[in-house]
Amino acid sequence: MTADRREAINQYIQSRGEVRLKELEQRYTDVSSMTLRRDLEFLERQGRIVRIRGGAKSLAHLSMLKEAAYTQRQVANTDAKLVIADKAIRLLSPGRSVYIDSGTTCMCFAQRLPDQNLFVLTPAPNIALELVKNANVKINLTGGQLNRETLTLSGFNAIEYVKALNIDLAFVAASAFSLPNGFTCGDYFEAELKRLIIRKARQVVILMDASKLNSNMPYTFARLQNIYALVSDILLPDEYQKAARQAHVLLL
Amino acid sequence: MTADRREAINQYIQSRGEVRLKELEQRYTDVSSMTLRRDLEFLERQGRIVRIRGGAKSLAHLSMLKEAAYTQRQVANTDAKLVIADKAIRLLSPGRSVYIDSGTTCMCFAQRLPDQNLFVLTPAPNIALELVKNANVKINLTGGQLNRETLTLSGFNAIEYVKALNIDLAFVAASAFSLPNGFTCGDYFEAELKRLIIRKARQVVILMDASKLNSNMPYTFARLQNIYALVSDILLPDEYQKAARQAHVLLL
DNA sequence: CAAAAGATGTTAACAATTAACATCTGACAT
DNA sequence: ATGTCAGATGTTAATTGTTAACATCTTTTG
Repeated sequence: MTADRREAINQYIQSRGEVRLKELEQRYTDVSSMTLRRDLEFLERQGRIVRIRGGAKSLAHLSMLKEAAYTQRQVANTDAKLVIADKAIRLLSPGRSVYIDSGTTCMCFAQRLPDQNLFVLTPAPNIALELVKNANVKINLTGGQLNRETLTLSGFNAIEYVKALNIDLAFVAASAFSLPNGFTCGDYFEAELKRLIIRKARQVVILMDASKLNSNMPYTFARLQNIYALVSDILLPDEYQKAARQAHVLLL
Repeated sequence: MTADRREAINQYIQSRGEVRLKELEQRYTDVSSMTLRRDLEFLERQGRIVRIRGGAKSLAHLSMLKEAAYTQRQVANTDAKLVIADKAIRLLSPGRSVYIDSGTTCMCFAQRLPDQNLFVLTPAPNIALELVKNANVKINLTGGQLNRETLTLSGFNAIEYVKALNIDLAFVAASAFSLPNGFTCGDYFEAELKRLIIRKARQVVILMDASKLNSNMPYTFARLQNIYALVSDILLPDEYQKAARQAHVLLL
């Protein structure tokens, strides 16, 4: 069916960010390349992708790049972030009240979020906008002052809002982790918010790719014993596994 | 100078949304098309544009399209909104504390906002992200629940935040205006927020294109006598002008 | 001032896109 | 069942845009 194929192609582009016509030709040997071109043309008219020479790109992916350009940050380790996001998704269930932190890892997570009945609180306006496409998700932003580096809201208003809400499950990103200092980040106000979230949430899940291991940032916001699960892209080295076991932390 | 040309090309693309190589060739007759290609390549590497066959597109423009696609809304009356935005910009001065409402008119306004020392409060996450590029603007979001139709935050947290801040100048969008009912909008919570803003702000400026005249939405949030100025794309019909004069409203 | 790095121009080979037309397929009315 | 129609698909040639490689010019830097 035409519509199905187009949907599948769109999915593929959204998840990979980009596709070459060659790839599609290999994937869909039963239709001609002209048909695939027409599919891309169709999706472009829908405003879901942009065609580039030799293929097409996802708009969502492009806006992530745009943010990266603004914040002078590159989207590093995309594969790792996808792995983490997919593992973390499994911890969800419908009807929950969840907190989704800011950062590119959490953005990946948000993009993968199934469209089920959820209450979401986030301090990241870009993540909030990403979630608009999930019709069943109630989206709440903390409010506060926007840090243009991290695209994160923080400050007294954020704090007040979090205090007033109940969170089942908090997905929190960490900029760095080491055994002596625990989970750390680089902004005082963001650390303050994270600490509050971690105190208030029933279960805390840290999302962190392995490149953050054994490094430190100025502000500690959590230790192993404060969290429920730690989701990473690879199996952690032995010493970390041991520490996690001692602290009864689920490793994913 | 190379950098200047590239900057100019980028500006051009950002303002028009898209450019053909042909256009650039006509505009820059003193350099070869290969150089212009390389300029586009450069800008693409910076993540500011995407190259498409025969030219390039602005990322910012693409994300607007994306939003439009999500919200099923078309960006109508773009020209009118640009006229309004440019008129409204003149009311600004550095150091002010301003409120910028949600909606496409306000988005245009935000895109045109000069990069000067300003404190901005907005209930629109997309506008907040747009302002990230203005390094001198302090961006504050109200927080609250996100309405996925209007991309507007509202609710108790938004209200609390606004109560706590002082606003010099509020730029408020109106969905409809009629003499009997005044300025109206379609969402109860958004009307509530607008009313509060209008009470608290020192000066209130309504941004509204002429297509909204003589129509009504369920919730009235202001009357002519509550506002300082009304910015529209064209000269209003006589009866409105007369009413505005009586209420001492500046018409722009 | 010379060397190096960067920007620009020219060309030819290459690759992707378009347009036009032919063909197929499924839905629908008869 | 059959004819008809619209939309989807396939094929090809002509067009157009892109890349790569190299030569030349300009600017920066030691």
